Amino acid sequence: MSVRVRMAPSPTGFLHIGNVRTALFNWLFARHEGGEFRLRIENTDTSREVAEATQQIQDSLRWLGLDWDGDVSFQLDRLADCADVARRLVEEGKAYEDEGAIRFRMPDEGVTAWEDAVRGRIEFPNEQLEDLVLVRSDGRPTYNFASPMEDVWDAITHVIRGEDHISNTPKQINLIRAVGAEPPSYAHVSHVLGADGKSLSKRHGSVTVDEFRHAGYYAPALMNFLVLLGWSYDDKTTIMSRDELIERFTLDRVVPSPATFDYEKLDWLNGVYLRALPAAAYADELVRFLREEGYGWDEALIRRAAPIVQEKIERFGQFPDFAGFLFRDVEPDPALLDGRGPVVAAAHDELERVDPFAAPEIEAALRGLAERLELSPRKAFEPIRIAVTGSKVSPGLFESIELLGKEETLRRLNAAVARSIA
RNA sequence: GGCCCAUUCGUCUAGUGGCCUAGGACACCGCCCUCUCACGGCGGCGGCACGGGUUCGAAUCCCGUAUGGGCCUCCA
Repeated sequence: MSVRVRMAPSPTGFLHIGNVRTALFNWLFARHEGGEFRLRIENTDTSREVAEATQQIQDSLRWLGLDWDGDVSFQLDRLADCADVARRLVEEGKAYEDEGAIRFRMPDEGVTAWEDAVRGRIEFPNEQLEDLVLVRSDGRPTYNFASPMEDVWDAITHVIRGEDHISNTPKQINLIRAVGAEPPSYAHVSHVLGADGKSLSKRHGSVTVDEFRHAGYYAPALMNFLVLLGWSYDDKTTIMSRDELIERFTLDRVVPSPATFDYEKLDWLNGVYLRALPAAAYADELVRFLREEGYGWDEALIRRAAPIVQEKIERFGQFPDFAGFLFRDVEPDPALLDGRGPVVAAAHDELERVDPFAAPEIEAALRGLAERLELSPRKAFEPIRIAVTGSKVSPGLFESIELLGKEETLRRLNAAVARSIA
């Protein structure tokens, strides 16, 4: 039988990164097995639904590259079916009315157990199981009724979800058996913890996919990072493409213990991905990012700047700070220029004569200048860098000056000389 | 409180009884490269939560303790 899994988020907020990782595991499992990955919105509770969230969930999954099969389904659409099942269970004596609600009778003795794909055998004493409310007194089915029923109707073969659902599982298994169906396989993955060691959730440390997008992370890198939170291929492989992940992902290599989200490592991994991008693709991604973030900067210049920042920044979000001097004027800190007026002035005179105004020629001129002034390149270039880029940290000086152009470079040099005196 | 889950370097992990004087990666520290910042190269620091068993032998199996997390909603 072909595999079918689902991601079933509630539309009560934006998709946070822990849920996204669960979605990723589902998706990888489905693609690895050649099965289906479905998206289902668990909107039993209309009052809390945030319409925007439904859209947001889909946008986030798509951005990350997680495509689902078939149409998105909504739990609300199966209200009538749930009511039918509940009625039948009452008729069969398996459920009963309780102050207007309908409760499912749990067995009193023995244990309910299952072989969890990531945790091994888990069993609950049945005496611990409370009779499950299927239908509220207002007639709406509860999540713990609707969700397993939908898994049955959708012929879900593997339920891969967060460990917070472990204690719901025995109830759902009993329910599913009561309606004459066979429970799916279960895999309960651990939570993702924030830097404070607490589970990431909507209420706590919530980080949405959107935030990563706006911070300039590259989706394939984020995917690679996320899968490593609780899964590994072997003892030394870190970088894996989407296709490699699909080929290699198996549930038996998912670890049961919770993982802490580490931004340092994400940043490093993102940098690895960005550096590995072909120049043209890097420029495309950079332009797209800046446009999305509302920067109206000249595209041709962005593309020319791309190669000089590619090795230097690990997130596109760092570009405005790092290379913004190419697109807007700078205001160097006079304190950094103190006493360096003469060097900057000399650089101005030197660069005025450079032709063609290209990096190699600029470099030769500036190095010659440093030599004549008997300054180390490091010493000589610092004030020039500050004058031209407004910062002590920048892309390569010579390339930066070339991109800025002769006229603007000379103007900034002059302005800096004036500042250093003031 | 009850039930359930988890516990290897600061972090992510490899490890399924001998290959482990525990391997890799990020971070950190040092050196090299160098126009700054990065990149890259080399080296270093650092861990099996604790206590009992089982076994010729335990990070690996069992029990207990501790710690962390989850659930105990007519929330999802």
